Amino acid sequence: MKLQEIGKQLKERRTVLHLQQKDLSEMSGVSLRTIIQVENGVGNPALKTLQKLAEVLGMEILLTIKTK
Amino acid sequence: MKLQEIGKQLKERRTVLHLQQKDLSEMSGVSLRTIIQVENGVGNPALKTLQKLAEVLGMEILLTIKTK
DNA sequence: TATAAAAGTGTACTTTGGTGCACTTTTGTA
DNA sequence: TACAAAAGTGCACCAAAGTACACTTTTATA
Repeated sequence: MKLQEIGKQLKERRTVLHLQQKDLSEMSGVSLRTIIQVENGVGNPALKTLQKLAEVLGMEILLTIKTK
Repeated sequence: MKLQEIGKQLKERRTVLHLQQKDLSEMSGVSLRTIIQVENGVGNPALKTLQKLAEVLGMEILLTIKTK
């Protein structure tokens, strides 16, 4: 998955959980600024940043062998 | 997955493909130094760094909803 | 067990991710 | 359509990721 897709997934999951960016920021310890950037597919987030967000959202980062 | 697991997976996949760290470095454009760090679960790699390595190894980074 | 290849480390440097603050733009809805 | 909440941006700073180079340690195996 590209960053754009990852950002989209995070955003979708956040809204499904009825969380605002600010809520996610407080719960994850990641700044609002960074959350906006990641959700919009901008930049090059560190693994730990993605993991903090994923954790709060009940998601996880995986590394798998490409099948198709 | 934690960085340690990701590193372990990358290393295992690399060896299965009979690649040396140096080969992976040249093929991915990621420095040997960084590859060593990631494989050993040290640091906090940027998403793009992981994606470059995954790409060469026929792998991919995924963000999924945690099931268990 | 000698030794060459592979893997890993110390140092120092450049680039860039993460951040806060103040501000602007967009969104939803009364 | 007015207006408040939510989302997004410009700027500047600091910490840390990625890097090269020279070096050391580990590993395989002849």
